[in-house]
Amino acid sequence: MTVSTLEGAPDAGAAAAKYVVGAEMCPYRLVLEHVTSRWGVLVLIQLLDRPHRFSELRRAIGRVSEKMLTQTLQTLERDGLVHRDAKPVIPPRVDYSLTDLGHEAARQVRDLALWTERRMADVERARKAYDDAKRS
Amino acid sequence: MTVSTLEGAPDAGAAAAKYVVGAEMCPYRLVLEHVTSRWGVLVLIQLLDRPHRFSELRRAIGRVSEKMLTQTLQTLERDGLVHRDAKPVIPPRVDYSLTDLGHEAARQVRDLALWTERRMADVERARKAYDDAKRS
DNA sequence: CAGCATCCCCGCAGATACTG
DNA sequence: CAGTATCTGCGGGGATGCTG
Repeated sequence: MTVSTLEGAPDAGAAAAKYVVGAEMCPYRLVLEHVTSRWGVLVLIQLLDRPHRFSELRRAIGRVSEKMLTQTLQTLERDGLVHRDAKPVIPPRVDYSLTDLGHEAARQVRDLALWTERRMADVERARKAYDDAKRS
Repeated sequence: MTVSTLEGAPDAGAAAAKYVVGAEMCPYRLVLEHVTSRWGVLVLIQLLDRPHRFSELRRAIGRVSEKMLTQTLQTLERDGLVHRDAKPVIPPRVDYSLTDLGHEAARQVRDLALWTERRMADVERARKAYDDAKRS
């Protein structure tokens, strides 16, 4: 994994290094923060299941405030990850779904979430070892 | 992607839904937050390249304070993702590297970062469309 | 029902100073 | 060099109230 090759090359390390170097708000980082944000993760994973109405999302996720859910959805919509379909009926009905782009992101985020779940036992073992070592 | 199947089944949706439902601090979420945290992401990606000393990491990442870097490294070490090798010399020398577990996490995080980079053009197009639609 | 506006608090992150 | 300890601010995020 060298740093010399340019982006477009099969070596992923180059782009990753470039990504790190430009840490002072390269746009990538911003999108990544949206995608990996506290509520962004949960929204994406939930929408991977099926489209949801606003209140459905709220219930499904659980402890999210209206404000943060709205904010998260707007950010993800603006980034082109989530599609908002507001139907002109009374009472209002708004459906949220993943765009193709959002679907790609959501799958990766879900995979990461599933990974943490699979590896949780290892993590807890490591924590115990760490804490025991400290206590001594 | 149903919610009925149990974990262990090939269907990933079940575990993902379970993950979302238990949003009030299931341990997975906590690990995921460590891994996807502002500096956690950058540390993992950087260490994927090669082991780094503390000050090397600091320079490589750029605008990170000592405090946050220390904090991030301690959290990742406690979770068993990063290995800390403190050599008993003067002046002190501490090398940080990825554990096997950390390597798995780092690769996924890097892939996500690379994805955001590849898809950046789409995101910016979406943003422009969104902003234009709003302005009207 | 979906979402905006406002107020407010506490906790994370930065800055600074000091130590082994 | 690789950290700790302490102070401070400011903004993320919750709670509440109101609108189309």
